[in-house]
Amino acid sequence: MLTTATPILLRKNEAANAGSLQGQAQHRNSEQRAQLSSSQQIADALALVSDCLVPQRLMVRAGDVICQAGQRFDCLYLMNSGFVKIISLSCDGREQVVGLKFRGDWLGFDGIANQRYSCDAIAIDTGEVWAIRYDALLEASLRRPVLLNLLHQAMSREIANDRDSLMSVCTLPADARVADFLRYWADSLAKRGLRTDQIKLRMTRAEIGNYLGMTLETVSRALSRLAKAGLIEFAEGGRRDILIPEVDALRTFIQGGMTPAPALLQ
Amino acid sequence: MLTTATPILLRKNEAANAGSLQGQAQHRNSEQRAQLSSSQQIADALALVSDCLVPQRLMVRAGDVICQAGQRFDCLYLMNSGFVKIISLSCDGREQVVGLKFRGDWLGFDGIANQRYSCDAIAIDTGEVWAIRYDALLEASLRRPVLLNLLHQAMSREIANDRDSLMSVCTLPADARVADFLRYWADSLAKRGLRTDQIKLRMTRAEIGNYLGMTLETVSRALSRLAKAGLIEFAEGGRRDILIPEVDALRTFIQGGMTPAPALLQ
DNA sequence: CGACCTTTTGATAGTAGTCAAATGAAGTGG
DNA sequence: CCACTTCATTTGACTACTATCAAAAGGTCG
Repeated sequence: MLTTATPILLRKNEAANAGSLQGQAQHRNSEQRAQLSSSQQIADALALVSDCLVPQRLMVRAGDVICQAGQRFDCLYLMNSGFVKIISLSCDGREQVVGLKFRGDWLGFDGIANQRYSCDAIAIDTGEVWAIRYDALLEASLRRPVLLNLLHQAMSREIANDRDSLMSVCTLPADARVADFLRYWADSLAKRGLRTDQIKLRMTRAEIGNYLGMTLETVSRALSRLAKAGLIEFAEGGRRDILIPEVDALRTFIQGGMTPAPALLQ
Repeated sequence: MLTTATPILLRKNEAANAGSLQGQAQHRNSEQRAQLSSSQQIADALALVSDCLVPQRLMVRAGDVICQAGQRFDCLYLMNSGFVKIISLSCDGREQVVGLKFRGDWLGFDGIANQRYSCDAIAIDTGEVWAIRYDALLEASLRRPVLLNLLHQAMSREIANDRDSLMSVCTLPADARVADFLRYWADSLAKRGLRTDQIKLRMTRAEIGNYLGMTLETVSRALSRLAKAGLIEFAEGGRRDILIPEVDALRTFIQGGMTPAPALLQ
């Protein structure tokens, strides 16, 4: 399967059409099937870890601190259910939501390098998180290479994800950034086989704004504008539940930055 | 060394003083010694990889493409020297510098998850990069756990680094963001035992601005203001070389956001 | 030298931040 | 059960930071 081609360096201006499109297009064929399979992959990964490692199962409620910056690194955590926010604290006191985690995601990779966690991981909903001793995981990985693969893929995904966040913050105006946040949340649910037409935000406007690099007022206004444009609707219950009639409309809005698909009223 | 404490979950509002300070303070003791040791660690890591794996050594010049988004993932790359920028391309064409890499850093982690790289890595100066087949690395890691550790630490550092970038972009105003960029560059050089009083920017204002989420004009103005405040100086040669009289002054500026230490002229 | 790119700086516009007030939601205790 | 406190959210008015547009100066390389 792996070609044995030696790495070939592309000199400046030779990079023209070397396959950069193949990788991007693979997702869009059968959305349903892709979701099912990624949901299944997550389930398989959890089952594998559960079998090989007997992780300690922790029930968490909103607000619980799963691991804390500065704390000694012993365990990685694998989410079986629930939602978690990752918070980074700079030495001069700035606080920043730097990530959101869902079922199948791992927590605590940042602790490997310095033997201390560098972020807080805080549950924003009830759920179950599995604690896995890193040394035990390493040991098991030597016997079961598939485990090691799992671990590396999770770390790789996290790196790619963080870059997407940075791109979003750096390139999109406020409204599109909020739209992209909702899209990301909906996609994350979809990958895990959950409903995406209605999503319950587990974060305050202030937390969302912090994550997206804007103020809570700007988040509120952006949501109001998205609602006025028909891209989202607020559930009758409260403004914390958001309906997304069609995620693709959000996507085109993020890309275009323009008014919704057909220039609606106003 | 490792305590065998089972993970203890902190319930909401119980997290008060659970060691979150210990981790932050460890860096500041003897700066010289820390730099030497981290420089030595990098050298050791390179030597270890070189011994275990016989990597293919690639000479690169500014502009060379080391790996490209969409390309099949075979190799990780370890930088022996030079400087590299990482560029992410969104499906709708936005282009974003999402990282900078120095000696001892690895490239290509983002490719593990999907078997394709998701970013371009482009040299911005001459240097030497080692290509290491991922399958060979995995195999060697099973025999030499210290190699596996090296790999995991590198990935962990990258994750922590990306979060710092996000925090900087989200929480700092433009001038401080540029200052933080210079500080980061200087720190990166210092960790590798290189001179930090004068640094040669290998990126245009446009690239820096893209990386920091601002326009090239804003970068230029920020640099001018930093120079006027005495926090940096331009080398007589050209405005591409920047002198940093004292990095700590930059640090306090980033934290305070205020005018330089003593309220100077103007 | 001349074409081209990068950088600087100014003038102006626009987006997002700040301040403030009002409404809404949720929980506490009388 | 309702009054009362508290926190989250919305919206408006105004400010300020950064983007945009434009022109000129500085560098680089054939």
